Amino acid sequence: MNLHQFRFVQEAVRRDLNLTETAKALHTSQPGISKGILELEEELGVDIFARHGKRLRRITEPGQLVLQSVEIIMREVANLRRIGEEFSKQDAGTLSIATTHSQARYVLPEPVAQLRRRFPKVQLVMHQGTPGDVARMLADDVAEIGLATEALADVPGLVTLPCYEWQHVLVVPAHHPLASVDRPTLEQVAAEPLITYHPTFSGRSRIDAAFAKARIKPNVTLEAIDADVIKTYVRLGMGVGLVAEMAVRDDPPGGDLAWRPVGHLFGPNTLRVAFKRGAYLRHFVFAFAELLSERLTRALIERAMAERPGSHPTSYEL
Amino acid sequence: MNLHQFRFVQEAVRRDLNLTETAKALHTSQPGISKGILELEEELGVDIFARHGKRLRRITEPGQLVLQSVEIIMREVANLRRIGEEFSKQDAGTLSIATTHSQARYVLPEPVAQLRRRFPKVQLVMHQGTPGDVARMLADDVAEIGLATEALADVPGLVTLPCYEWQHVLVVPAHHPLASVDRPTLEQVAAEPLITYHPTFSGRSRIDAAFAKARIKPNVTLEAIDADVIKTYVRLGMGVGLVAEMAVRDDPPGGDLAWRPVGHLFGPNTLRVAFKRGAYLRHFVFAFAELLSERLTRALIERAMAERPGSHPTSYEL
DNA sequence: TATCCTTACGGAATTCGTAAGCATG
DNA sequence: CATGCTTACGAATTCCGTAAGGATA
Repeated sequence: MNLHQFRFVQEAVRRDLNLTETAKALHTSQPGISKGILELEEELGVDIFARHGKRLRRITEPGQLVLQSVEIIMREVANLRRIGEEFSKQDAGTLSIATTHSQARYVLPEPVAQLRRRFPKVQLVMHQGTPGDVARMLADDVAEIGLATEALADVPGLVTLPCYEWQHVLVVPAHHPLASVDRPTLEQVAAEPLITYHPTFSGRSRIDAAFAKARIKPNVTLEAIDADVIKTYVRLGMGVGLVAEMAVRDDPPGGDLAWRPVGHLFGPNTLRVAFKRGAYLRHFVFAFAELLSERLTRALIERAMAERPGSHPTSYEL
Repeated sequence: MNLHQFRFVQEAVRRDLNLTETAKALHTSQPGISKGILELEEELGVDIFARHGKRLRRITEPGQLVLQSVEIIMREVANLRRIGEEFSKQDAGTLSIATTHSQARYVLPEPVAQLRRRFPKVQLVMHQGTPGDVARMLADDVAEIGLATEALADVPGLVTLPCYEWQHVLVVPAHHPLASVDRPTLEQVAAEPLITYHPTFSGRSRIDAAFAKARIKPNVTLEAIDADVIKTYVRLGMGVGLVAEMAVRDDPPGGDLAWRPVGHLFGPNTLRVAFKRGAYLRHFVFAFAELLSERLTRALIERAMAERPGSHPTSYEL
């Protein structure tokens, strides 16, 4: 039994039981992977994978249990490295952030700049993706802290905390009739060609839900993954845009675009920060979280991380 | 980083930072231990142990954190082995029980016999010791299930459940005046030379507490760790005995000893069963627990094991 | 036939023991 | 000076790569 074998099993599962892929991912030879897994199975006296001839088909029942233990072990190995970093290199290390475009573009610049000022020796790495990608990057130890509006709250193995609430805004060309309507209605919005986020992003599900509930079928002309693209096409007159308020917060008024908050139509959205359960968080990770939102404190995060997996969030949700 | 190094660190801590002892315990050379720990410290970039010259003095602050992760890793490695046993050898394996003399002598024979009948291929190992020893054996993975009346409830890292309640009985020679007293008083008991358990055992603390509360100083002539010894000296007329009720339950009445329940003097005691938190329990471990007490079920134990460390026990206490 | 896992094999690196060195109490 | 950790070194083992073999879809 050794850590290499554990890593092989873990990565093989992540690569859909394809050992060739696993070998590439781990920068080693494929026979080595095969041998390692075989040896572990031999030592435990149990098949971790069910094989069809020479091909790996699925994870066996004991394999599931083995995998659980392996995941815990690899998590703690990652923690050991972080502990080493935390204490050896004072205020230095690498912080990997997983996030969506919206946050990376409109929310993170400020806290990131502050963190760089306070911890100049911390190397920041940003990973961009869908909210689902964010969750996966945390689970796979690719990122240490994740930020997204959706899909994080209910992922097992993650600890999430609310960061702040935001609402959608309707973006129209400056001289569009809707620019002068204070509280646009769903019907008014639906009458226009719509440009908004791709379904996997930034509260798009809220938009769909609101229209569905009112039994209105909006005419979505274009789906983008970021607000810059949406605004560009609104400028071109292709329709009206629905974006997160962060995307227009810093735009000067009186430009070629106007916007109206439409939280009353699509409800509030919550940006959440997420960590992998059981992760050892270095002090600059806490510091970064505190920079993200007034609502986040080290004590609060530590309490949330200690919470029992099954139990439901309590006070810190308020 | 490898599992050997983790084992070295763990064992070194258990052996009070004496690497020579550690090497003996792990059946390897002392320089090997030294090298392994040094390499791990080198790789993590952190001192786990603070040294005075060449002698290990204490655990450093990062060392504490490292130790926590190491303990989790070693626990999961133990679990992996158990998972292997569970699925490879059907209904076979080794079950280590840590317990006190009282339970081993009077309580376990019946459930052990039943377990042997149901799982003939399970090898049973019994480890006897004080309640404190029982707790330690669980923590050190020497035993998988522990039984004791005291000292288990508040040990961090252990999950305990109540098994059943018992009371003390007063044991006297058959023709002793107290043999015919229905509810002896503390004063009556204290008037005789007392023979009872050693302070670390079987509810002795309850006895001391009751006398202390009544401001009576009993005359304890002899302290034994088991009821057989106590009964032997009562027969010799050296005094009256206080033992757990289990110790006389199977004695035929009309012999040379008589006894009276004295729960009204010393209160009820609770026998508890304990497991190491996070341990993987094989099915015959659950089966054994269920044989121990009607109150224990697999579902109940699983719920208790999943409970958050900090939170206090709930329904299954009742 | 293309993909993919297992077995075979040999050079290189690692491991682990003994022996020696050196610091503490 | 007795105990106890670290360093040195060499034999044995393990590791890990390439090449070949065999099974599936």
